[in-house]
Amino acid sequence: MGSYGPVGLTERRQLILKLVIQEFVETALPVASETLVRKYRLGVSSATVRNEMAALEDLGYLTHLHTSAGRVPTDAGYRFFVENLMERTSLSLAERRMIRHQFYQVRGELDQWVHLAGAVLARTAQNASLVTPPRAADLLRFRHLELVAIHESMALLVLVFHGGIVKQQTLPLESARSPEDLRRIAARISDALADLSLPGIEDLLARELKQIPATFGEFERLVIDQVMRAMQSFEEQAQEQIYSDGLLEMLSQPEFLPALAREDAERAVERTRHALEILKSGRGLGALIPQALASSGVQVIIGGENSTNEMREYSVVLARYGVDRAVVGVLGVIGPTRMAYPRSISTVRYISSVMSDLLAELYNAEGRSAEGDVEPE
Amino acid sequence: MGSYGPVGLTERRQLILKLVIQEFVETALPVASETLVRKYRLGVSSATVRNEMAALEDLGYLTHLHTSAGRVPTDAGYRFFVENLMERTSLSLAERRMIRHQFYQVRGELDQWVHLAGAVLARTAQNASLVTPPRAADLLRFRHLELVAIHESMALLVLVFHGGIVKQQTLPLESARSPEDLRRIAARISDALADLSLPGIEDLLARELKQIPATFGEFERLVIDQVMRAMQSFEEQAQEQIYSDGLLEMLSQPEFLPALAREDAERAVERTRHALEILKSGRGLGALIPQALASSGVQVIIGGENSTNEMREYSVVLARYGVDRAVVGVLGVIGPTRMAYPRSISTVRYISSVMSDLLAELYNAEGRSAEGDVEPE
DNA sequence: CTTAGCACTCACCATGAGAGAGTGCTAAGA
DNA sequence: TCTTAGCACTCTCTCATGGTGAGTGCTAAG
Repeated sequence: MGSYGPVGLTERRQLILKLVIQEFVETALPVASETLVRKYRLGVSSATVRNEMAALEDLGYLTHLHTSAGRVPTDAGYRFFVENLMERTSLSLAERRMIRHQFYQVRGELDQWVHLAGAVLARTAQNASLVTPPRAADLLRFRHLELVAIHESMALLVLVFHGGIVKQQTLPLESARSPEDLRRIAARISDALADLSLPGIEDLLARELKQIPATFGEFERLVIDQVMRAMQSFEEQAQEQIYSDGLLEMLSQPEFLPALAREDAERAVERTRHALEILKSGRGLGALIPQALASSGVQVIIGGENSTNEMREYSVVLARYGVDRAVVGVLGVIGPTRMAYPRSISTVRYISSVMSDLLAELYNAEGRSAEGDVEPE
Repeated sequence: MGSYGPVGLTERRQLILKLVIQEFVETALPVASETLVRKYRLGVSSATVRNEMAALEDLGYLTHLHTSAGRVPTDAGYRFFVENLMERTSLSLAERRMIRHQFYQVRGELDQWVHLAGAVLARTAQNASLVTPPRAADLLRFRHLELVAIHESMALLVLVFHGGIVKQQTLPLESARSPEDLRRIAARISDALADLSLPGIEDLLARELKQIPATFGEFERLVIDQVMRAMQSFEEQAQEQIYSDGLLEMLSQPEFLPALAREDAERAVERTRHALEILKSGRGLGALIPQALASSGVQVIIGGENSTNEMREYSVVLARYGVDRAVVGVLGVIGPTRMAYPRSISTVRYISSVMSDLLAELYNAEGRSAEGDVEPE
């Protein structure tokens, strides 16, 4: 017998598995033994390759749809590929430059970052992307508020939290107040609540209730109420908020184009609807976020490894981004299991590092992102 | 000859055209003469109906795809229907209540309105929706700014314009500044620029240049620069920014489901891609916005009436919303020409009135929306 | 262990027949 | 002059059929 690889697969079988996957990822067509021999000059006959393929099938790494069709990787096959066979690549310098440049152009507008990340991920990986806005790593902590008059009976409440998170809300004024008045109120509340988390504010209010000469007037209490409600809803929404883009890119994959895949066209339509529903509702995606937040590095979830059955045909490549112990978010790529994993992974890794840098800069000068492509400049 | 309708069509022909359209809108299937007679107890034979249909076809209101297929309305047919045949309906009280309630729940968060309007439009009209954020009716006019420290070397610049339009941006600080310092600077700039439009600010700066003892320091100039840039980009982006939702609802229409429409499934896929591209890129939609802004009331653009060929198969129902001479936006429904026009129109009309009321409230107490369903409460 | 050879399987495609839906026309009736 | 029964005609849709080609699985020889 020949030499065995790290997990009991001969070198040759590993090579063949790798080639099958590469070929299938590229063409989306089941790959035939003959094709491999011809295209990669394997130096053995197609019969030999067929035997090896049969063995790989017994091991669970390949299948075919019917007897006389070429081979297709299984989820386990992809998993083995990602773990052992894949070459770790990086985006080209030109691509990285371009991406950085795009982020540079919107450096002032924090809420644009999420959109941009989604768009760039999608275009670079040619699949759908998903990005959660940065949220406080542990509990959201209040920093500062400002009251800005919009007109006589309406003010804008701007809330700034640690980590550069900003929320704004309109606030009706039952009686007209001068700008100085608003400013003074804002300053007082800001001082009182500074650096507190939601439970901290609740404590404060509880104590305040016992004082006879109340620290806060009626209006102040109203504002604080709004602050608490905003923090509450932010904590609640944080998990569910998933921005997604690149639907069009994903739908350009042959899986969704009946002309290329020799399948029933109805399947393609159904799949399209299905993909849309997943991306819109976030069902099946939500569960991935906490998991990704908890672990560092790029995570790959392949097909049936997903917790929900809905995602059986999709793979997800995820990474956390942000500043440890401050603000963090998740971004990633989603697409059919037949995905260019090396490229998706390096894209996700790189964009995560860019976002992390940006946030670090915003949050404060210290603390660079945990991981990221080293970028010679 | 029988009595003639307003435009030279006998009553009966008008009735038949109306029924054909209603039937086709409901079933998405070409309608046969026999079907009409049976379903609507017309009291004449199918042959008579066939003759009338042939006449309507000569007049350009109907077609068929091939000799032995039922009739289908043309764009002109829909146009005549919308103009003369359709009964003007309103949303039910229950629906209106529900919609108002939903808006009430996000009353504080201005940026949610656009999203909510998109979602409600889509769900109510069962088609895709499009909404532009409110923009200043003429030139954007500055009202107020605020500088909020995020940390030592970073501030948040909050810009408030007339009409409750708010923009925010981060601003790096080259040297640390105290909150009081920032506040003073913000107040000075706010006073100086109050109520000015972009050209007004430019004038001001030009005058300022001639003064030897400069009014503004270096940092102030930087901030003003940011303000101008923000106003500039806002004016530029305003036309292009189209939020859209309800893709899924639209794709539930039989046009996109090969199983129901007895058509080649490939068509459905192509159409889906096409719809996606239109909604994502806004190509073909952008041209409609200025037009809708210029006119009042609900506008209906049917199929080939669209300026771009891309939109040949879609109809758009649009209305302006907002407070006249202050802030205005556009919202509407887009879907296949086979659309429930009465429902789409009343939905668009109603939501436009709700949004107008909300904006009026925000902008100032005076001035209700130009049009809107009268709502007994 | 490799490989040539070959039978076998299965999707794919074109063809054709049959059914059904619906129209257009004609001629008779009101 | 309008209506309508009757019927031929058209076109789509569906199903069955057979041929083709790609690709495998197996066997037996090297």
